[in-house]
Amino acid sequence: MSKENKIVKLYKNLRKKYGHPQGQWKLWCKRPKSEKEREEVIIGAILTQRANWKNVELAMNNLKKARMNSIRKIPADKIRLVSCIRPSGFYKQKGEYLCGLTKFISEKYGSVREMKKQPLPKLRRELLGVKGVGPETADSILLYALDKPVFVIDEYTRRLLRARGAKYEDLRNLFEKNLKKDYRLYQDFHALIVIDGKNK
DNA sequence: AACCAGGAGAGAG
DNA sequence: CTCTCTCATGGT
Repeated sequence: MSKENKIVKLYKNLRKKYGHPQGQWKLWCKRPKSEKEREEVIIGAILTQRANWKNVELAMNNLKKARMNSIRKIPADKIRLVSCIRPSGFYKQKGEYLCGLTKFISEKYGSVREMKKQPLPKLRRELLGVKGVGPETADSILLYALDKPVFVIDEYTRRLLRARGAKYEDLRNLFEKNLKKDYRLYQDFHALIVIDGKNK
């Protein structure tokens, strides 16, 4: 059996088992997204780093109540920002990361809408240069906020493939090489992998 | 009550 | 390049 069949088959099995991604994924897999929703996904990508999703929701709700759930408002009041995101853990670090990332987007592109027009490789390179944005976070932003066809690799993907030691880029290539270059497929597939991982 | 959740940076070897 | 340590809260 070729590897292509294996990856595609995996998707079909997960799809049969879980259907369309639900719960927390309703926003992340939503198509199309509004500008505001894209901004929330970008903020969420930082907040979910090594954090329980429940705690991320608490942090996000605090941001909404404070009306700070936007790229423009995040860097405006760092003290308030940090107190809002406290439930997601690592709050001082994440506060810095969020300010740096949102400033980068505002200063470089002005809006997510403009940023989205840029080519994928360029955006990926730039995002990886932002402090606090590693491969998984960069790719989550590219895929879920900017509709770019990049496959996100995380701990669940490694567990599922039993490839704990494998390099990030190697796994990413494995998926991208064997799938149609379609961000909608990548969004749903990755979401299903996480859903399945949590299910165990 | 210990253990862990969708990472990333910094430092050491 | 490959470990190892650190950052921190809330849920089970």
